[in-house]
Amino acid sequence: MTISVATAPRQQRPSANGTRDRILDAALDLFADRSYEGATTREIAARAGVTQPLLNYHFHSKDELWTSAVDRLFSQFNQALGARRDGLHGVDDLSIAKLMIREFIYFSAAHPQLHRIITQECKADNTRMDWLVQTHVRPLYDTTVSLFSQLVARGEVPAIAPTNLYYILTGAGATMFVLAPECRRLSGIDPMDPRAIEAHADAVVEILFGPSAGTRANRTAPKQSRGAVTSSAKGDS
Amino acid sequence: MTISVATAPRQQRPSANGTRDRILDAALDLFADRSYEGATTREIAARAGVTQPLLNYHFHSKDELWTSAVDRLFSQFNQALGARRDGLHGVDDLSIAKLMIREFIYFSAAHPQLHRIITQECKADNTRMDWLVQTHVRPLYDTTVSLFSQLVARGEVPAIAPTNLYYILTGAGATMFVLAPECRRLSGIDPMDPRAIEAHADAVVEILFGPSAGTRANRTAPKQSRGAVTSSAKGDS
DNA sequence: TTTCATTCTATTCATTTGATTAGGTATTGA
DNA sequence: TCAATACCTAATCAAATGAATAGAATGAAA
Repeated sequence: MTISVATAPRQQRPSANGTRDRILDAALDLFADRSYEGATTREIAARAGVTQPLLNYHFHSKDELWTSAVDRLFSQFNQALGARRDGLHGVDDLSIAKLMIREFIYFSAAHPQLHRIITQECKADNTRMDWLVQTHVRPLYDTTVSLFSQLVARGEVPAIAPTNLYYILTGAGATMFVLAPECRRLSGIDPMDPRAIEAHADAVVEILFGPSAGTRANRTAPKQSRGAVTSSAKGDS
Repeated sequence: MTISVATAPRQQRPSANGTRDRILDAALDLFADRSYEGATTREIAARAGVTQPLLNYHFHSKDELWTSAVDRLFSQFNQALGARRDGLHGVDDLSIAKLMIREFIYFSAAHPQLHRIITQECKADNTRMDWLVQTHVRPLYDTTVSLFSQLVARGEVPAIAPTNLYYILTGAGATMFVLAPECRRLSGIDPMDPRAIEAHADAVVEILFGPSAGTRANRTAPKQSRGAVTSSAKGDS
């Protein structure tokens, strides 16, 4: 009824979107590499190609910048898992579990920052960790535990407590990518190579579900979710 | 200077040894928790109960303090592995592998700093990581790969490439303890509880070597290597 | 005792850090 | 056109950080 006196907030400039995302990209990389305290706002700004005060313009503080970057990362992760799950109808739980594990491994390879950031914030008396666990990790854990509990109950997976299974799965799946620089030096293998990712997914699934479980029959093409997920990068005519 | 009579260098004061080790303890904890850049020398000093300039007296720089703390940690780790291995004569390789894995898990539970520090330093263009890999991780990796290659060749372990096996093993074994604060909140389980440690060792061994491989038959009493192992990494004479 | 190296603290310094301020530019809507 | 607003930079601040300096306390050796 009331006439639109409340003029809609002025549109964001097109350039701003790109900048915001570049800042979030740089922030996520540096937070994951150097930890929250170790990553300086100046270095983040430099990597994003902007000046340091701009970070405090788009985000009120370093803390909010961290939160925004982590939010976006988990959003991408849940989107990847959800997209995979949506493509499955009438598939048995065992196959679903295998495919979800593979999707987790693909994402961990493309975005090792996820596991790195969890690890770095995982220390006593850390408010960022409280937020991280409650907001993002908890639902993931609950879903995983619920799925595996059913499989264990049916004997399709070794009878191991769900929590142990959760950390065995996440640790086995993500560690090689989290420690990619080390892996390259130790073995000469580049874990980020698509074939190496596929081989690792095979290995983890085979170890968890027994031999011949990790063969190509259960594979799915890694979704190549590497690059910018954001709808930015619209062609600037 | 003249012949200097080679008077044996004056003995260290008794109190100094204790102080040095307290500093190393505090440094290791804080480096593992907050990363190299995030851990401040003042906070380390405070936790050790000394003033900050004392760190630069015992160690020339923050970097040398980090190196000394990591050196001592790996020395303790190798000592634990070696002590376990020395107690085994005429034992088959498969059993040795299981016991070494258990020892790794026990140590990871008592000293999650080891995996945490490796993870934190694992980033491109990092001289600390170069030193860490070459000095401490490389021999560990080579030994592990060599042992597992034999087991795989004999079909006693799933046919998985050694590098993948290495990261599956370390990730599955250490992650729950590295993420202990998270685990406590998610599951209510305290991973540092001795029974929880034992259960996790059982789980990892069972997953790697098949069912009934992780039963009590293959267990060894966790060496309770919690406290100060230090015959402290020999002060440079 | 005296000597003297070892151990430790108080003070200080030059940088770096996150954040703020003031100002400048450009796009939008009327 | 012309204000209003979104976007971005230069300059700066107070607090912190690693390191250096000077010097006190301690105890072993002469």
